[in-house]
Amino acid sequence: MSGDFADRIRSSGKRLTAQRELILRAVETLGHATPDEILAEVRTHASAVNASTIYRNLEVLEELGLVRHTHLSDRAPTYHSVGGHEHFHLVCRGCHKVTSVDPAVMGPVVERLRAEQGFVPDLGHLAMFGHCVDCEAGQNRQQ
Amino acid sequence: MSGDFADRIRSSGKRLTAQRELILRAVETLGHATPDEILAEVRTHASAVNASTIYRNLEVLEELGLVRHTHLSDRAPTYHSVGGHEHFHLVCRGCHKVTSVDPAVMGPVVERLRAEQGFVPDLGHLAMFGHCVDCEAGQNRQQ
DNA sequence: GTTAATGCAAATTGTTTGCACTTTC
DNA sequence: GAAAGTGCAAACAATTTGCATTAAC
Repeated sequence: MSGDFADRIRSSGKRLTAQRELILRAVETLGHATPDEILAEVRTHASAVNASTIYRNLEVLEELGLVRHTHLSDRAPTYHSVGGHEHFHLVCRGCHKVTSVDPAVMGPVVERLRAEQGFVPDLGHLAMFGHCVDCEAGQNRQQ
Repeated sequence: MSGDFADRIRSSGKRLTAQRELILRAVETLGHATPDEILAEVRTHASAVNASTIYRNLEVLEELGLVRHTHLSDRAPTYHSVGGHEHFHLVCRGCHKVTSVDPAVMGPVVERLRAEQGFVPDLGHLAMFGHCVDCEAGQNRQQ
């Protein structure tokens, strides 16, 4: 089960530590979480883990392709595990609901950007802000 | 010339101050600029302007629809004036080049998101990260 | 003259860094 | 036991806040 993970880590010359494993598990458990939330979750399993360890490990885990981050608010970034399927995000400014969308939806745009701008987007990092139907109507409007 | 601006401000119950005008001008001059860069630019015209005044006014100017902000890096946001044409941004992770793109390119996607997700994106806030042709090749790869 | 806006200093939030100590390999 | 990783405290960057003073209307 965590064999893949262990191999993935070691084959990169990095080491397998308890904290590293806990942090990856926390990201998997939480879905989309900020470093702060990840710290809190990790601390429910092991007490003394430091914030800087969270930051350093999120960077490592992202380098290894095990987690990704995106910006779902103007505040801290959120990390999620790379559980096979890539996705991008819709964020409603009214109710703050976050929806994951299949990147295939962006197919035609990706083609045009490549052709016209010579640009290949990283959809896994993408967050589109806007309003969902409920909030579009007006009741929940915030920003 | 700044009559529009003056009316726009006053009709909202806000007041027209020298700082407010300087900040809007700075945003117009700079294109895409962080609060810090805006502060520096303002200070070339008037010495004592405070950082908190920059933040407070950017918020006001954005409420009034005179400027917009987007996130072109993992650091500070950048503000640009709403000079008629809405656009979204492509940011190359290799060379950090920023390209403005006509929102019409996203037409088909906007349609699908509305139909399938009931979601209306705010394209003016959108920044897509990825790699431009030159950096895609490999030489400039960073992240 | 009332109320909004500014300046200033201090507080907050999120993140990074240097360094001694600990752990993994 | 060498090198990577951790904890801790301090530094840092970006932003926000409280409050007295100033300026716009």
